[in-house]
Amino acid sequence: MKLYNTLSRRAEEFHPGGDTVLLYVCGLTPYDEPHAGHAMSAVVFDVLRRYLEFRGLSVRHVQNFTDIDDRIIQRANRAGVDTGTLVGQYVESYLRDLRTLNVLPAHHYPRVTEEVPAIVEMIQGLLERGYAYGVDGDVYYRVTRKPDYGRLSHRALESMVAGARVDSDERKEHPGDFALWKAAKPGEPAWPSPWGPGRPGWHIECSAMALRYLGATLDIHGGGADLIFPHHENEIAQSEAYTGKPFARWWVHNGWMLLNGEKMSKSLGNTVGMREAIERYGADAFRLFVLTSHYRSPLNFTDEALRSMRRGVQRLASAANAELPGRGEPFDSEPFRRRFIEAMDDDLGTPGAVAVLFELAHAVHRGRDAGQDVRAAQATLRELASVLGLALAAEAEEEAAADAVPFIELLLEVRQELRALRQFTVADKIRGRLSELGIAVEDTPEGSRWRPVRE
RNA sequence: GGCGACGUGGCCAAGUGGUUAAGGCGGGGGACUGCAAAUCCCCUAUCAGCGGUUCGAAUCCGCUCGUCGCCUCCA
Repeated sequence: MKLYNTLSRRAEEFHPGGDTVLLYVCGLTPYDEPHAGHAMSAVVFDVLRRYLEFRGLSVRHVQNFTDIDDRIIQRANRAGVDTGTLVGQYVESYLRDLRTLNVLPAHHYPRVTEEVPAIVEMIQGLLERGYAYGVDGDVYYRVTRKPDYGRLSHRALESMVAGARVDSDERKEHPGDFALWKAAKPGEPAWPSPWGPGRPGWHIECSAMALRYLGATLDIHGGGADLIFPHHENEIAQSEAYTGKPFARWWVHNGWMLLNGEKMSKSLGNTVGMREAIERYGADAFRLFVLTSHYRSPLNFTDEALRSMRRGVQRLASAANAELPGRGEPFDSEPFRRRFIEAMDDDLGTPGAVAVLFELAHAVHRGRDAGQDVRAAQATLRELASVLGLALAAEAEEEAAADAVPFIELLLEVRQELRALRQFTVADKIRGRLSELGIAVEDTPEGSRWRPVRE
């Protein structure tokens, strides 16, 4: 398959370096509830992983949590709890939401605070090799030491300095130098180190954890497009300075999520909670929303868009789950599978793949009407949908409050008798009232069916 | 100021040199139905504007207008 590489700014034919695809994805800093943008990123890399596995590759997936930083300390102080408590709460919330979203769990979720010795060791090595220097208990990376600094974000060191809007710390040799280790201020959580008590800087953790859990050279390093600079640029610098080997063969970045046309981010205060988004529209609808546009494009979160996805999911689910008799000529769904693969092979072309799913759903309905045996096509539809992580569950029993199911069925039974007696006014009233309560009733030749409808 | 992305039907969104310009949602008409719903059939775009390259451009180049992002914490 072809996969776009931020390093070369081109889609390149992807082959892992070894038997297993080594995938490292930058996770989040759990200082607040995760939002829909985090969910988007999770879905994108989940689909990448699922597709690689579908194509017969095994994948080792690591995603970190940056569980110590200024914002975490700030929030914890404000809330009057220790940082571990605060972090634990948001990590748990995020992992729970990932499960709801049907995101496959990573093989490891390392956390900075549990990797401090490995980080210290790495910083030590960088100091020894002359890539870092200490000042008053801080340690900085020396960006001028390696000539290729800036090759991921495609910018020259000089231009960064020229455009810098931040007051440069006078103690740094170069304004672009960044902290590997930060000396502890009074009252801050701190770990011992050869340079005194402190904590790791923002970028070093990923380098250390990637090295420890996946090795010196990753196949794919992923994250949001905003991480390209400075985070990923700095990771490359540190890692390659330390190991002398290429850090990642592919750099894959997902586009931003916008809310009503503006970047969704906590600092702008325009976020939609991950949980809220999933609960309001459903996991499948959210995933479909993400996958209907290309992963590198910005994605605009609007109520209208999400609602339309919810309808689309119903369409796919109805085709995938309809109980059909196995009679007639078998319908050949292989061309759909080929087109699905063709789309996905082209830099994870999920929009095209989704289109194939809808066409296959359509073909299932058509084939049924034409008296064909479409059960194999339904199986293909479910299989390909699952590559995109779409559950297409027969939601009826699952989602409605379990307690209500017997009553719904009782009402439908009564209604059926009324219809047999041609008491349509009352029968329609039952259907109408159930609809208002979020239960859609469909009469078919085989009897009445119902399903919950989100509002 | 530097770097980058984008502008396709009512909405969302593919396509990046030659196909009838995917697909979804919505809308209109029809079939089915007691009526609906679901489903099926039909209809619903010339690609921001201008100029250029080419036998041929939504697709390449230039300019204009507009939107967004990165350069600072951020998936």
